[in-house]
Amino acid sequence: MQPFETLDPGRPAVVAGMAREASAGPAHGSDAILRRFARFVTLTGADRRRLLHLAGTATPQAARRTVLTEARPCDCLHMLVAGWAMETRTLPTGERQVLRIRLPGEVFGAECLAYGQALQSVQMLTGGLIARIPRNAVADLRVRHPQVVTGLALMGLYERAVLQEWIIGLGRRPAWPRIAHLLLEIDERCRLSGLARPAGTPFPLKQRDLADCTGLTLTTVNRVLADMRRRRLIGLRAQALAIPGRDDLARACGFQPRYLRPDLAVAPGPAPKHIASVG
Amino acid sequence: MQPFETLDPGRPAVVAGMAREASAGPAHGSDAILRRFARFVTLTGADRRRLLHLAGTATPQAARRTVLTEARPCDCLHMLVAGWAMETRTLPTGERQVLRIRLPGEVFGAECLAYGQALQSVQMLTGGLIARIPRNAVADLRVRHPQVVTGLALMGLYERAVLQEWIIGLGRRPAWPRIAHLLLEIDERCRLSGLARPAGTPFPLKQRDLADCTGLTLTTVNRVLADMRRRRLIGLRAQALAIPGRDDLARACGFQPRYLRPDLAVAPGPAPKHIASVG
DNA sequence: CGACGATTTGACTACAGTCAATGCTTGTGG
DNA sequence: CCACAAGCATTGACTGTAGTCAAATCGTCG
Repeated sequence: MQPFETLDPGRPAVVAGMAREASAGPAHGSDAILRRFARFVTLTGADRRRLLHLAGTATPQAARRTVLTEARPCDCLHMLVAGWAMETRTLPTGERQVLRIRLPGEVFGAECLAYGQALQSVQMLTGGLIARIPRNAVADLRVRHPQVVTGLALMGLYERAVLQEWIIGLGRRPAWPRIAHLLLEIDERCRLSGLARPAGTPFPLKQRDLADCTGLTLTTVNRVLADMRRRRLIGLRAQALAIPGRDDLARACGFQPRYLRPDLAVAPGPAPKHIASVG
Repeated sequence: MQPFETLDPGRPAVVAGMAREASAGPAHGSDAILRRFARFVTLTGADRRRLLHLAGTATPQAARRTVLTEARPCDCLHMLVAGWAMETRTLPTGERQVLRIRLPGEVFGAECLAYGQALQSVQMLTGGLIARIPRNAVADLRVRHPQVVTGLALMGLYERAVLQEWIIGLGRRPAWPRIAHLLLEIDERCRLSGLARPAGTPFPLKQRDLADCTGLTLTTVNRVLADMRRRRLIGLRAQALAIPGRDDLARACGFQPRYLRPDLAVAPGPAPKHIASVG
């Protein structure tokens, strides 16, 4: 099987902590930011230039580095210009819960502006680049680049929808479909972000990370993944995920990518039959 | 023990589907809306008048009525002018997951504006009043009442923080502390909203609802509540909740109301000791 | 009183957790 | 180039928390 060099899961910029191609081709670097905003709003040239300038201030981050620590004072918005990250909370018992996975081009830490501190930690999953946007620069965006702020608001709604889907999974889905749903969600997000490659999508999460996403134990995650592989539903190796049995998998866990597609046209018609139609 | 008439959990306006005092005293009706916004932003007189006008268009809703159905096309923002509600999702298996509890004065359904449809159902927990704000009225707010829109954005961050806390609970807290945390959260939100009374806070949720909030079964919820009562940590009767053992309960489940207080000053200093301080 | 919804309780089951050992990769330094 | 260590993945045996199934009781409201 291919060594998946082309599937390099977002370590475009950093090797051993050093930036290599931070401003290389158009498919790398700050480009991810613009492509992400473009999915939510239409930006002016000035908006784009401003975002690119902000992204240009990004600094390299090594894989697994903690870039933001919960409960620490913080007054900035953050842009993940390149690389993957995850937001986590650690309980007094030492247990960890992952709250979301961050893909290249995403903005995070908005809650710092409201709370004056980070509510959760952010850890890099791969090497990457992060730009900090101080409060006054955000205020400036509000005045001079309202479309950017509108984009941020819509991204917030989008993220809330994803959080809700995680709640459904944690609350009501057994281990197998819970993991299946997460894999499909990450895969779909990669596709929508243009990160997917013919052989599969990048997948820098360890089994330990999957366990902390799903509230399961490492042992259970390992057994479920082994089962999915045995059934030839997924292929997971060398930091890359392939889902040959996508339809079967989606059916088995009730995955409906609607919530990942705010741009999708509304399908008119009545609610699904299993829902009591009182309204 | 008192019959808790004064604890009436938010059915201020509706009895048997009929509005009684929709525009009664200042402590009722649309007032809740203004008080909630005031916690996030400073409104001008014009802002307040506009909100009151919108709230004035509210229609009465009976307890347990479904006021918004998931997957149905929808183009409005909604204001819960009076009464309690909950947002839920129903799985194909018929299982239900509650996503959040809505208190009087809250705004819901913002995702409809981005997705063109409701992502989850909303059901009344008590009788109440609901106002619909059509898309063009929201656009008008953006232009003429930017502070109102800022308030909505901050409320969105707040709600995301609450969602995250639910994820922690569902993912990593055993049944007992999970329920304890939820009770404390609802209680604290009531206090911050001025709904609490000396004898306790209103609590219109059934054990079935608690089970669907926490991803547990009705049986488990019942046993945990019985245990908490036996230990004299809580008193739960006649639609009202009292928590005499608040401190013990909070310690037992690691409840920290920080996330419910965006207005709170940041406590300077290092992160809690159980968190690896890498950043 | 009778009916319905809500709560309570008991007996049994099972899914996922815990504990522990082993195997496999990857990266580092001799 | 190989030895070694560290992190990650895999597997087995056993345990326990919460789920399932079922029935009884309580309480409120016609």
